[in-house]
Amino acid sequence: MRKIVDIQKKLLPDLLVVMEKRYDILRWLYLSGTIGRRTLATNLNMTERVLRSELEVLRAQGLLDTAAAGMTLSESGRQLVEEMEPIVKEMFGLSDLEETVRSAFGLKRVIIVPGDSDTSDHFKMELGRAGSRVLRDILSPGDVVAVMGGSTMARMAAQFAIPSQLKDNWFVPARGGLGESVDYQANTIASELAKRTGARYRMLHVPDHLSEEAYQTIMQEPNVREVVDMIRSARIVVHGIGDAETMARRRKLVDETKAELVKDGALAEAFGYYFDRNGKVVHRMATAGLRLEDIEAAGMVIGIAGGRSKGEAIASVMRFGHDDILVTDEAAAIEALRHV
Amino acid sequence: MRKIVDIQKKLLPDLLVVMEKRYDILRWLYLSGTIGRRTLATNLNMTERVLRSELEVLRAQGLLDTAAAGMTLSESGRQLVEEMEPIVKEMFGLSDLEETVRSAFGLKRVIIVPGDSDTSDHFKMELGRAGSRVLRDILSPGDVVAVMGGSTMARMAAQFAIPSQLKDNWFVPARGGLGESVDYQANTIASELAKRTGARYRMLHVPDHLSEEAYQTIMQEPNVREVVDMIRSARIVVHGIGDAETMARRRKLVDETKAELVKDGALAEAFGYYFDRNGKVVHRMATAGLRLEDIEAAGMVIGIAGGRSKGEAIASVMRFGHDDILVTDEAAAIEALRHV
DNA sequence: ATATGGCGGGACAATTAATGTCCACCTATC
DNA sequence: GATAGGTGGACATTAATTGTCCCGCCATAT
Repeated sequence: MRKIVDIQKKLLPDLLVVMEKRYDILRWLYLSGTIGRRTLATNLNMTERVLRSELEVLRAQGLLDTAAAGMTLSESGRQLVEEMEPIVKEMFGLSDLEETVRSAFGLKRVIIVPGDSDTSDHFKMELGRAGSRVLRDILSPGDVVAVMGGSTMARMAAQFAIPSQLKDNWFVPARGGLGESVDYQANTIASELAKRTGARYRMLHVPDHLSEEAYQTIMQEPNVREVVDMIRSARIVVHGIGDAETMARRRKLVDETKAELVKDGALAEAFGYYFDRNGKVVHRMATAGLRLEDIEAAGMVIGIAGGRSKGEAIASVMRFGHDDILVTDEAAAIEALRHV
Repeated sequence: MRKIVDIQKKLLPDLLVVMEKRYDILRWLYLSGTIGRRTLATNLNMTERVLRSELEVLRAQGLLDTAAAGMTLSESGRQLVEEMEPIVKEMFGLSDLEETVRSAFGLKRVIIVPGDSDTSDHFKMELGRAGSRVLRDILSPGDVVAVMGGSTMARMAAQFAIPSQLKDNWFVPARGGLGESVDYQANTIASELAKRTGARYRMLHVPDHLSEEAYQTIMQEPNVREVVDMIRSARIVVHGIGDAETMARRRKLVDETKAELVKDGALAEAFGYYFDRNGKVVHRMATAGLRLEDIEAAGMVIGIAGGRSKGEAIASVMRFGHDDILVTDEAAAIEALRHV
């Protein structure tokens, strides 16, 4: 059954909202017994006319009976509601979890995909797809998007698909180069996104970690300066979330710094910063890329991460409090809630 | 899985066509490899713009990739098509059978519901619902509808549901009263339909079987005459189909007539007439209701009958050749095809 | 090397559908 | 018999869909 639901989600994403709308109507009728059109419209937060069109469909299907005193579910309508319960749960079941997570961390929006990214690549792909959909939906003409690196971000970029070309958007890497695989570089991801959408991109050919001296020198370069200015003015920031230890290893931090991080209780990494369990930044450094103040100033910060093992790190970064949207999976969401 | 499909058919009847459309597109792409928009539009019999809107959705879902040489299914699109095969079969699987029956009997349209009416009342209900839907769809303002009696017709009437009131339609009984339960009288059914739709109706208070003498007398009555004229001018005729023996018993025909029917090879009954295996009328009589010539002249004749046991009778009446639409069930359809 | 046919994507007027809003009239209930 | 709340009809306004053309691009055949 799950399969058919998944297929429909892919094939008819625009129609799922209709389904939900109709189900809501039936469900309300199921609970209210007889009720009038206007009352129903108020309760369901619809305008009268829209509700009416839906009611006409439902009536034509013989799911509801109309009398002068109001409308009632017909026998087959009642039956349908009862049979639908588990299916709706399957289809929209994560919405409850989404709402719980959203309010727990005070976010604007939470998207949860089914599964656990730790267990299968399939779920990682789905996470990427979900992330790309979110980004697509909030993208407005003229937006500059700063993207971080990482495998999740790379998958997001690979799954990005839009109905029509973007013309006046920019994708920029949020930070400089890291000693990692080229596929996971922020630079690579920015260019991939731009290529897939017809948007433009800039690259930041600068190492992420700089001495203060080198930083000052390189910022003198006009073309670096220009890109950095654009990065810092990004309206949208998209980033992954890692656990501190893994990231420290990947970044090839010296043992000394690692020990310091452990001492400070660093748990999570995001935007190149390390966070402790309370979402406090425990390690920061000079960077040519996005600084914390730019993140705070950005209009829309989107975090993407999944897998049970990342739950705690996600909770930590969310407590930092500057994310607007979180895209995660079921397992990570549940785990994150344990660390609120 | 069948359940979820059934539910969707009830809840989202208008959206199934969209689903089919999108599946067709994907399937064609699947088979063609790379293909252009215009070529695709021609093949699928869609206009370019409509196809394009759908393609945009599919592309946004990451189901297809676009290049300068044309469009191709993406990996996940390919996967989707393969996974959908059985589901589509489930959803639209009877369409093939419908087409086979349609062309076998030279009908305008055939609707087949799943199941076998002989085995469960549930399927009889579904048959009625399907019939009522067909009638609703072909009903135009001003139409006069002549309905026959019978249990199938009664169920059809009971399931009739429309989005908005009919104002200038008439429902009339196709024939006079039979010695049967009042619920199954044509009169009852016509009035039920009218009540459910806000349309008007007339009754024919005349026994179905009349001596020539009585016939002449009663037709002198102006109000009978008026109703009969309306009946005979009906644009739409809806009728059930029975097997000859059962109907002869119900009609309380004298043994002599029964024997004659057997001798003539009467197999099926419809519109009050008896048909042999070749669809030839083997028994006719004076009636105040619809005569054969009226049926031949009617714009739209709809037959509704289901159940394996009725298969042969259905085939016989269809060979008579004046039906336009047949509404039946899976079992009856298969059986009917064996007697083409 | 070059011509050409078919490609996707952009644009836009015309048409069709959806929507908000009012009102007439009906029916239970107090 | 008044009243509140119901349905169904009507319609101007707004939004979406649709048919149609055209442009520049690329792959292929010449």
